[in-house]
Amino acid sequence: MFALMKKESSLAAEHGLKNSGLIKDVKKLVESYPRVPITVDCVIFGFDENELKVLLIRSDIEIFKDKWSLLGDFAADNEMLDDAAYRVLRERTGMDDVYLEQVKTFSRPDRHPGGRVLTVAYCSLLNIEHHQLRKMDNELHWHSVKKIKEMAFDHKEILDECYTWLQKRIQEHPLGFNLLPEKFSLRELQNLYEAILDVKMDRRNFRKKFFAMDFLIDTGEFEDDVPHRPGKLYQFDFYKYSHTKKKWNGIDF
Amino acid sequence: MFALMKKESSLAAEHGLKNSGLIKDVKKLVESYPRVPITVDCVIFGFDENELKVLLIRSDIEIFKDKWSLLGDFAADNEMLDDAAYRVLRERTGMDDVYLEQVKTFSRPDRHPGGRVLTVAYCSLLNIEHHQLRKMDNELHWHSVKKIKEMAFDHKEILDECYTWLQKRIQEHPLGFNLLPEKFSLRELQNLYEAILDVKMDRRNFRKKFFAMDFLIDTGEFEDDVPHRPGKLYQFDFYKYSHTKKKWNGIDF
DNA sequence: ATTTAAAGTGTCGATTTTACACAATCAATT
DNA sequence: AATTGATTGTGTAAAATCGACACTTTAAAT
Repeated sequence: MFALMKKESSLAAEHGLKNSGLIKDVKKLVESYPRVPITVDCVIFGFDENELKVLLIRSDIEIFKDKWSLLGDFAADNEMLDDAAYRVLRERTGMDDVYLEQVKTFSRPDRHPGGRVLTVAYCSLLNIEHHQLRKMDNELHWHSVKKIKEMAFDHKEILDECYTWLQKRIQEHPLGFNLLPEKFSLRELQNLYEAILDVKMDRRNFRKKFFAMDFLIDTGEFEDDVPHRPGKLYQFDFYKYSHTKKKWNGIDF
Repeated sequence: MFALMKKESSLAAEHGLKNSGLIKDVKKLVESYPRVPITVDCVIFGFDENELKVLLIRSDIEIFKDKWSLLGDFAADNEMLDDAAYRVLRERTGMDDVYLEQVKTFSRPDRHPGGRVLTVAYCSLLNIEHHQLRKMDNELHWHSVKKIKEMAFDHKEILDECYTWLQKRIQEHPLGFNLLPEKFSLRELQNLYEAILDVKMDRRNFRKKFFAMDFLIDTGEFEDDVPHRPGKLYQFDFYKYSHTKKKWNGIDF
């Protein structure tokens, strides 16, 4: 009916790894596997001037000259991929304790001109003002997500996937706060959601929704740099949120 | 403020790959990366006897003797991971055109006793009756997802993640149909959702919801093997669903 | 004092969700 | 042929949620 190709077993058999049907020498088994270079790539989102931004570096590869690239690195020996992604983040932004989540693994054999390289894409959200961009490193820039067109490697595809992922994710969990300063007005929060989702929302309904979620702490403080009536400043109650047992089934806009 | 470790660039520099700041020899660059064995593991779900099942194979590795394992294989040279996962599916079930989606990459350095092996987990949904389990292969079995406790490697963790993923996913998209026969009654459909989500639902409201979605084709046929009033049989309109432009924002149970 | 710009606030109608009960149908049994 | 058992199929009303909508308040700038 269909051909059976019991690759693993037959390969193991060829190498004489099996004995009475069971593989004993697992090291030898693993040595028989093909090996592939692995990198992580971080899609680092920030929010500034009412736009969603992504942190990119000018590619240092000649054929991608003048193209922009995500921040990545190869995974070191015995390094967890999450750790590798955190390392890249720390190295590039000086920030720790940043929201970071694995999104997807990209494996097109021709995605890297130097040969097959797998990459695991991570999405990161940070407050663009907290981070310490290395001033001397003028190869590192924040770009408007909407405007960026061409990128090195398959990084545009990765960015697109992560952006779509973020749009969906932000409607299920209150992640947006990671992009804002510790204290923020509801207008800033709404601008953030409107920018990411590319929609206009009703101010009153937006407020109702977030107050109903009950994760906003009224700081009693107000904006002080606006040329009009200042808005109240709130903090997000990360503690309460993370201890909320009930499953989060969607914020729904 | 923080130490800069420009790994990629400095490594490239060491190897003399850079010239006037730009890397020319990308092949050499990639050769300088550490390499890791990659596998794919398929979490193949089926639905039978009102239970969600997963297809497992008895581990052929001695230290995991008597443990069950997901179906996987290493990724061949220049093979896309999606293709590798499809290959595993085909080899093990004889099925093609099966729902398959990448879920997550697992990278704990000690997850494989033979040394570091990355694995990319895929979730697959299929009709347990369509597939051609190789009769001779009595190492392959369907297990109740709820009941399985111990597994080889970190496969229990992978299964758990994929099950959680499925619970969420099935509430956003009508994927459940992939687990059912081509023609099914609404009771079967409801049993499926109740089993996967582990909840009880109201029959009338459940029907309303699915009819409102408007993806059910009335076949005009009826169940014929039940000892009571037979229910109507429906088909899922995969075509209409896939051509539905509007974003699917959640089925909501 | 006036102007400007945004903050803050509540209601009502529409829609969606939930809870809930009884008649119809078929097979199996007597 | 009649009865029983099990499940299908169907509608409505109350409750909750969503979405549209406008005016007053506040502070800074002029």
